[in-house]
Order: sequence, then C-alpha cells, then structure tokens
Amino acid sequence: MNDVLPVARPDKAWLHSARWRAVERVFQDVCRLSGYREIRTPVMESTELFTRSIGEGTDIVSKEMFSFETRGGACVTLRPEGTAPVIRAYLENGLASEGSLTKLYYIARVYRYERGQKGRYREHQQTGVEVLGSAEPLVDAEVISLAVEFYRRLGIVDTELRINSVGCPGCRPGYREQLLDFARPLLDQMSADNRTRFATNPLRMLDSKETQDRQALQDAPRLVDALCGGCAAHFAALCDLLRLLEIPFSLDPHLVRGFDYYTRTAFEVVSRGLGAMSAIGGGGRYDGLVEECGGPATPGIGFGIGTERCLIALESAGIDLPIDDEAPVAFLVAMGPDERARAARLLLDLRRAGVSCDADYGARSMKAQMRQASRLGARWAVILGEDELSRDGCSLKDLQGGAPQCEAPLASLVELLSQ
RNA sequence: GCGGUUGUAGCUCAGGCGGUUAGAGUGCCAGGUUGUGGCCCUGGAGGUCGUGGGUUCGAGUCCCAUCAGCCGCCCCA
Repeated sequence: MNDVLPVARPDKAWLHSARWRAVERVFQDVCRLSGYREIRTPVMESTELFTRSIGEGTDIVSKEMFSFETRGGACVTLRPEGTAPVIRAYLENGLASEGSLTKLYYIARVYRYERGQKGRYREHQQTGVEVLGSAEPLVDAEVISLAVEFYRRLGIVDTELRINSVGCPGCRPGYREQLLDFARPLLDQMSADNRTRFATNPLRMLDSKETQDRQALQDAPRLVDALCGGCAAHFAALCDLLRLLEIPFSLDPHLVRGFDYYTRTAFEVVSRGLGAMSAIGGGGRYDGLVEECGGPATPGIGFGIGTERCLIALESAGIDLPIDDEAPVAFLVAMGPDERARAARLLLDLRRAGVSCDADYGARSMKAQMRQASRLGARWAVILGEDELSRDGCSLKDLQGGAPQCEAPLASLVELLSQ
C-alpha cells in the first residue's frame, strides 16, 4: 500500500505527508488567486452518474470502476474522476446562479480498478478545477493557464502542453464518417483494440499508441480541419489567447482523451522523460455534460492533475519544496513521577502559548529522553529534576547552539520559549 | 486485461543440490557515564519467512493459487 508517511520515517521521498501538503498548498494558492473556491464531494456516487457522463464505451466505465451494491440494492461506485461529482453537487445544491460563472476547485481521492505501476495506482489523488457557465475561449485560456501556472510554481519546467479540439455534436458526426471511410480499408493493418474502437468509439483509434495504428492513421483526416464554424472560431481564439499569454503549446490532432463528455477544447500536460507515466494533467471543455446530468444546458470546462505524478516528477527533478518544520521547539525531560506530572502541566501551558513541545510519557532514563529530544530535532531540552523543581525552576539546554546550559524559573519558561 | 520480476526483523538485504535453535547491517532498548543528546564500546529485545493450499519423514527453499510492490504494454492522473 502506498501509505503517506511522516517526514521522520524516511522512505521514498514523495511519500512524505509534508510534501503532499506542500503541493496541495501551491495548488490552493493558485486557485485562490484566480477566484476559485473549494468543493468537497463524497468518494461514493451512484454508478449511473459515471456511466452516463464518462461514457459506456470508455475503458474507465467498461472495466476500471470500483462498483458495488449497497444493502438497499443501490448501485454505487467509488469516483474514478473528479468532474462528474462536482457537476452533480453543483446541480443538487443550486450553485448555479443566473447568468454567472461558478469557479470551483477540488482535491479528491479517486479510484480505478487497474493494474498498478509507477505513477499509476488504484487509489490516487487528483487536484482539479471546474468552471461552469461560460463558453468563452477566455475561460479555456484561464483554465489552461491555471494548470500551467501550477506546474511553474512547483518548479516542474520539463513539461509540454498539447491541445486539440474535438468538436461538438454538430461537427463530430461528419468527421466521424470521414474517419471511418479513411480507416475502413486499413482495418487489417491495425491492432485488435483499434478494430474494436472502429465499431464502438472511432475517435479513440487516433489515441492508440500502437505503432501499427499510428502508421496506419498517420495521414488520416484531422478533426481540426473538419470543425464547424463555431468550433473552429473557438479554437482559433483559444490559440491566439495562449500566444498572448505566452503559454507554449503544441497542436496534437490525435489527442482525444478518455472521457466521452469532452467537446471542443481538449488538452494534456506531459512531463518528458518519465517513461510510461508521461501525462501529469489534462482536461477539456464539456459543454453538454451538465445537461446530460439532468441540469439546464450549461457550458463547462475543467482539468485534473495527478498529485502522485507531480510528486514523482518533483522527486526525479530533484526539487525540494519548502515543507513544514515538524521539529518541536522544546522537549521536556522529567526525572521522576512528580516531575512528569509537572511536565504535563507545562506542556499544556506551552502549547496554549503556541510553543510546540513534546515529552516522553514513560519512566525512561534521562539519557534516553535526551536522545529522543535530539532525534526529534528539538531546539531546547527543558530538564525538570528534583533540584530544579525545589527552586521552581528548570534547566535549559540548547541542543543546537553552543550556548551553555542555564537555569530558568518555570514562571518565565513560556515567555522564554515563545521568542 | 496481458507479459516480466520481487515479497525473509521497523528499514535495506544474505540465506549453494529442501535437513535441527532463520542471519547481517542499520534502527530500537538497556548499560558503560549514581541527572545530560550526537561519537565509541558491550549486551538485549524483535521474524505467522506476504497469504492459502499441495508434494515430502521434513519446506524460507519445490509445485499451484491468491494478494501486494516494482518494470513494460494497454489506458490514464
């Protein structure tokens, strides 16, 4: 299991909870600066929500969902992605207000029943945003720039942004016919998977990474050339905006992505040199999804970013984000039962004053307590012995500096350590 | 879903052709220092050998299944 461990137990660097917090903090900062608000949705939703939104023919729905029946006989699924639950919550809680945008972000554990490997886990985390209520290319550009800005702030610079337009229900069927006509004579040159896709989900043939499929479809008609007027104008406007924002991108006419709900803009951020696990984020526009989920026709766009993949990318790039200092300021060393009781009171007083502190709770030797203080990285050892307590004082030893040990009155301890 | 590989102490790993009380390093605990961390020395504790079956007089070792990790494919974050 990929447990996320405290910093004090060194393991794979990216498994430290402090690093997760650091990445999440960067994401939250970027979102907050851009006017997004956090939404938290349940891990479990009705199965139907996902089969309808993601699409029956997709890999995720057909073989990768953790689905089961409740005691009451309802079919539920652990969410395999973040968008559909957000849409459901948006509708159910009336977050839409007439004629205005809703900008949301989420940090969600998601679940897919698939074979694990580096950077791919059955339970993983995605951070993402959803913008509901606008079809303006300006919004597409903001969402993409938000994702790019997140990577930039993390320091992951070895990335490439790929975009495409997958059209709309108006122009896609026409393209679909073009593609089918092109592929039909080439069917025997393609993989079994692609022959299946030919019948079930032709656009996904383009996404195949099999070399035989890539070769066969190399000169296939491009979706971007078959867009209707509205989609073409939208895509052109987005490309202009990205250039204005100085966000480098490449056009990938074969980019389709794994969800059926995408319309027009689709994009992916890949981190080069990470082998099988190249995509570290992706998203797109889904102008029909809200309606599909039972709401009013509402355009939307969003993206999802894999937290684990970001952490691995950071690790392999040798980037150390600033992480929380978990070392206590003070460690109380108590010599006997009376002193331990006194220490308990001091711990409370110090903590109330905002001074992080800890102590040993057993009857261990002074040497062992000092060793623990040192190991925890405490700045001060506060020594409570019979002698000191008889004078209502304690000995203060600086475990990191070279200052000589001194005695201080207990009454002044909180003030001394608060500095 | 497919292929390869690994699973032994908290951690990193040894354990020729199956044979008696399963080892090392590190970490942990105690002592050396009757009340003082890091360095050093000595000692100690700690293991259902991933799990479940099977073969055998006897399985950490061989066989099967299963789970998990890692790597590749597919797909995706």
